[in-house]
Amino acid sequence: MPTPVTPNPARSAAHPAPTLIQRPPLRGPVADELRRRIIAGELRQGERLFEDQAAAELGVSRNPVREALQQLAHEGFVHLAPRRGAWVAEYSDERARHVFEVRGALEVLVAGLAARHRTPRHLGELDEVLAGGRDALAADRMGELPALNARFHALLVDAAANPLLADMVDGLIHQIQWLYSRRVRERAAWSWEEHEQIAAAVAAQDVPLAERLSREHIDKARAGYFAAPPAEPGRATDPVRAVGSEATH
Amino acid sequence: MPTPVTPNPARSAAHPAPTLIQRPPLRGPVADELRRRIIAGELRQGERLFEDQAAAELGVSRNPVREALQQLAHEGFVHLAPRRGAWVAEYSDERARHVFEVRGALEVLVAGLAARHRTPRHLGELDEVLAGGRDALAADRMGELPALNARFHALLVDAAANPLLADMVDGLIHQIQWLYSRRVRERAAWSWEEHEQIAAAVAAQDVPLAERLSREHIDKARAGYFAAPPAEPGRATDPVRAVGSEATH
DNA sequence: TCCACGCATACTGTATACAGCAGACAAAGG
DNA sequence: CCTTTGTCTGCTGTATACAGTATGCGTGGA
Repeated sequence: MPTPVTPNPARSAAHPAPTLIQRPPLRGPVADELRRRIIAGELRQGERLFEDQAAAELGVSRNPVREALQQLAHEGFVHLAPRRGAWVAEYSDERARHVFEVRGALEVLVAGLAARHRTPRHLGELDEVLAGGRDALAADRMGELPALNARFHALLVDAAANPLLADMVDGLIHQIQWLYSRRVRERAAWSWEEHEQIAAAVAAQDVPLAERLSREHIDKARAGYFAAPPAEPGRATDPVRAVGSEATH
Repeated sequence: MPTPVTPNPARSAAHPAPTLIQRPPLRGPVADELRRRIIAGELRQGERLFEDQAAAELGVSRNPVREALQQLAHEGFVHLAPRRGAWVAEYSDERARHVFEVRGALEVLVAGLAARHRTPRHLGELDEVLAGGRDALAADRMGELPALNARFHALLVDAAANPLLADMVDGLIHQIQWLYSRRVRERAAWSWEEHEQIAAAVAAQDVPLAERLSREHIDKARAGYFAAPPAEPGRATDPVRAVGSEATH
């Protein structure tokens, strides 16, 4: 059994598990691992998923796997057919369009709410991230941008102060990671200036401007996606960098 | 065991279940029933939910109940704490604000996409629904309006031609039903004219107008919600009419 | 009287067992 | 040769069994 999700005893003999450890239900780690494999291209679109096979492979029983599959189906990574089983979902340009449409609407909302509700703490952290991005750009350390990108957008979501919205955006981010993982990515550099402008609008609490800039930001990301050549089918363009990279533009 | 979800043999002896019956997984009916009880106020906010108790009551085992609870948690009806159990979620004005914020963004998107992608078939059905609404209003048969309301909004979602968006709106509708079920409802009549206007914009493929009208429509619904006096805590204002009524404004 | 600790209980999380549907293959009939 | 039907296998859906953790209460001490 390769890749056991959690060595089931979960705590080494030494300490009697100070209640703080709070081992999370296996469905979480299992879903994370399956999602990772799908995004990384280790599981290809259309590929059949068997409950007991995955269970054996991850060293758990079928129950957590079933629950994880249902979550992944809700997130759009997996297709479930009652009494027939589970498949890795098929991505397509049409599906990408749908994702970008919804994400556009939600990100505009995020920007507007962030402009309304941001606190000094958010502004401080935004400044930090933006400075980090400027430095990375100046020093040509492009490898740091994806993580900073993610932090920037996560900060806005946090500032928006709407947990329901946060959940939805979160679910979409995974899917966009998946989509981007099979396209060439090249927006990292010139999208940073857009972040600076959005942050300024948020700081100024200029709601319409923040919404407009966010809309344009997403529109450009979408355009970049559809302009990029598709990667090898079934394999991430670059298994190491691709996962969790440009997804958060 | 009151209210068995499905008498487990699922088919009476007579016919050998012509494959068309396609008995759906129990998690679906179970989730529907629990959701219904929550919306109807039979299960009160903050009330503890026990897996085996629900299982016994519905005549199924714990597994389908677990899966249903996870789905309901995702929909926002239930709060899950690992190893501690499930509670009926607590609604609050803050939560209502969050729901309306997200729904606003999504409905505006729906209206815009519907204006872009609507087909003659959609226009025909919209006309039907609108005519039905006019008739009901003229004849003072207000009881028919909620269903027509729901059909109207469902039609727009269908015309928007984005399954991902459809899923999200669907999830929100349940929650809004819940919210509305404990407020006095009185928007049925005068909101119908807004529907006519939105439909006209959709028919004319005037995207900005459809979006603007939709935004105003939702804003008024929200204002109406917060202006209305809260109902008895833990009980729907009117168990019969409340469920599935104004929710789709 | 109040607090701390330990025990008991009841519930969740996980594993396993069982039943039934669905697809595949093979054999028989047209 | 093609179609149809029967059987067989493998998987899902559901039920049940087991283990471990969280809470409540009781008891002991300060």
